[in-house]
Amino acid sequence: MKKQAGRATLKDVAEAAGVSISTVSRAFSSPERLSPSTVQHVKEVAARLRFSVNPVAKALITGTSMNIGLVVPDITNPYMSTLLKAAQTHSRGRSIGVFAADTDDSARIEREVCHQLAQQTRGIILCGSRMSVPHIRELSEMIPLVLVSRVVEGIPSLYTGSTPALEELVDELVDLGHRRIAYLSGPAQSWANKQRSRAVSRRVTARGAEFVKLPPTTASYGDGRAAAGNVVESGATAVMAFDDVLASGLVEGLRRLGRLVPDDVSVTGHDDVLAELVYPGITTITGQSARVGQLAVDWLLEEPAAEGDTGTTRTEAVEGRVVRRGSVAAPP
Amino acid sequence: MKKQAGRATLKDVAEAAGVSISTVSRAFSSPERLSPSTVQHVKEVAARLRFSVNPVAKALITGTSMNIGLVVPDITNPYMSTLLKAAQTHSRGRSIGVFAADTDDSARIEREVCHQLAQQTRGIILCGSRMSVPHIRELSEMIPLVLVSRVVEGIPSLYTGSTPALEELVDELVDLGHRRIAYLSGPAQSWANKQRSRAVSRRVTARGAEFVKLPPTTASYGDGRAAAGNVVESGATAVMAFDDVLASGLVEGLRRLGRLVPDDVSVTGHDDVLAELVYPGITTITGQSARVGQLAVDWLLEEPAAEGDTGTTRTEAVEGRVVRRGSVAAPP
DNA sequence: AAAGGTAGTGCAAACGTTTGATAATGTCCA
DNA sequence: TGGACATTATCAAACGTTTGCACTACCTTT
Repeated sequence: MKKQAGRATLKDVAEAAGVSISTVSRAFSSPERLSPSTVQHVKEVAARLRFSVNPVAKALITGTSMNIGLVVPDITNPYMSTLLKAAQTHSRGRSIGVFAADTDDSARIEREVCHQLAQQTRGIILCGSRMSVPHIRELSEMIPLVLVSRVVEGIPSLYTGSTPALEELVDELVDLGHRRIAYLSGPAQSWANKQRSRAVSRRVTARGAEFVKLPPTTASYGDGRAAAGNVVESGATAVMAFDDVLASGLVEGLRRLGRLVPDDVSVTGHDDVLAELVYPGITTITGQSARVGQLAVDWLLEEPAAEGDTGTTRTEAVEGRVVRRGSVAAPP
Repeated sequence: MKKQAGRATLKDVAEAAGVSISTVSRAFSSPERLSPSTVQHVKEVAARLRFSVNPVAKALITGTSMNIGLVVPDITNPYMSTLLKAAQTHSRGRSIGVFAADTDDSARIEREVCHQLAQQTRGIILCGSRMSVPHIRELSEMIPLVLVSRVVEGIPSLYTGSTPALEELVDELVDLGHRRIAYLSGPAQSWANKQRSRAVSRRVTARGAEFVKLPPTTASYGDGRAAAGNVVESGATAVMAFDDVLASGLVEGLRRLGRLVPDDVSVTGHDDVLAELVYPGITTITGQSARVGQLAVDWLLEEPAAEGDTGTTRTEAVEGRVVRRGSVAAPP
């Protein structure tokens, strides 16, 4: 916002059109209360003056802005950038602006950023939050929230449900003959990571195979590559990674150690981003980031309607499907 | 912004502290004009009431907000998401918020979005703008602008200068024996695309080799893969792609046609994103997106200082360097 | 022809700040 | 003791909207 010499205000338009300020305001906000001729006249003058209502003044008086916040641990992750794109595009259609914030995987930054956003947005979409439950609760007292990839009782939550798909994958591996299956963990504080780890662990042991949990990472390509050593050492013949970024890195890391995927070790990912780009293509689970992003926006904007606190809060899993590519085979 | 029952205002703090509204305001904005004891007292009360200044009221009165806009053609492109991350992180350090907008490669959407942002931000970083020069000029009358990956006379512009690096690459290819070199175009309206195309074309012909220009694409992975047919048909033994995303797709497309990189055809990219992730690693040019993002924020926030219109507008190229990986070899 | 509606418009307060002008305290010196 | 001068705090206007209420015409009813 420049101290712009000439940006037309309601007052300018009112004077030019020979009507009162309120009339101009109404011509835009509730034209049905004005005579059609007045509306037309005012709008013409307004167009001539290139007038458009000042969103910050409007926000101040109405107490609600046309912006939402989207906070993510790492915008560089294709899952997140796809989600952002969908959320933003969807919001634009409803003339809503999107504040994007990257927390760099830090709960502290996340908290700061959310408080800052709370004062100038109508709601926040919190993706893969690393914050403690009390902190999330506290925040939700101040501002409508929609959680993505995390579930907190009493707060609308949205995530990709992948337990069935993960089990399907485990079964496939076991059936192929794998007796020792590893899970390559993502960020330690990630709710989704815990879910996936648990789903895999259970199914693997249920099927009578051996489960190995590989230590937490930051879900970056580099960490995936670096994990190759651990994988080899673990003796696992198949590794299911937290996500595709990690899986891609792992494939490259294994290659450098002279291990080929899928001949020497099978690898699976999650989210279906990147999985197609690398070679061999990685068998993965669709993350539906675009759909999730769009849904999150809808929920956030509808939420006030559910003000009645019917006691039922929405929690929904967008189910992921297995996508088979070339990274899975029988053990050597 | 909820119609929150209790969000403390200056007035509340003033009453609780037994001072006037202005005093509370000054305790935060210009504490040196108050006695130290008053400041301390006010701040204590404010903290107790969880007060923090309402940014929208502040923006209204001061006529300048603490937010900037960042608009990009496609946030999904790793170059852009890295840039966004850097810009956002850097802004946070200066307590500035970032509006992110994805224009989906459309000049029309870009224009709409910019006008909307102009009213609630202090400036806009316009990346890879597809808008016409007059439209950009018009916009820059309304709001401070910093252009990225595009140069318009009179407006601060920032881009990765890659002509020398591209020439280096061309030389390398020619020296390896390539006699027919193709350039795989990016988006038709992209300024950067024109620059790169021209640089390559000139150098290739200057070195006595044949130049082939492959038709525009959207710089997506799919388009890169689809371009493989054209490449084979063109008879080129080396192709320099607009960016890494395109290059990665091309490598995969060629593989599907039974052509191997680099044995059958050499491929280069641009930006050094993704280039490391695929196999074989792609020889590319660093895009320095993080540095560019950070610099853009600095320029935008400093710009008012240059209000004096000294006639010199800043235009700077962050020079890209060649990064050699495995995608280049002698022709078959 | 008086009473009652209704449609169209204007007035003025309010939103939560900032900030220039102004008043209320002292303190110091003659 | 009385002024001059800092120092510190308050007043009130302003930013650009929205919106409840009041007002003016004019049109129906009876």
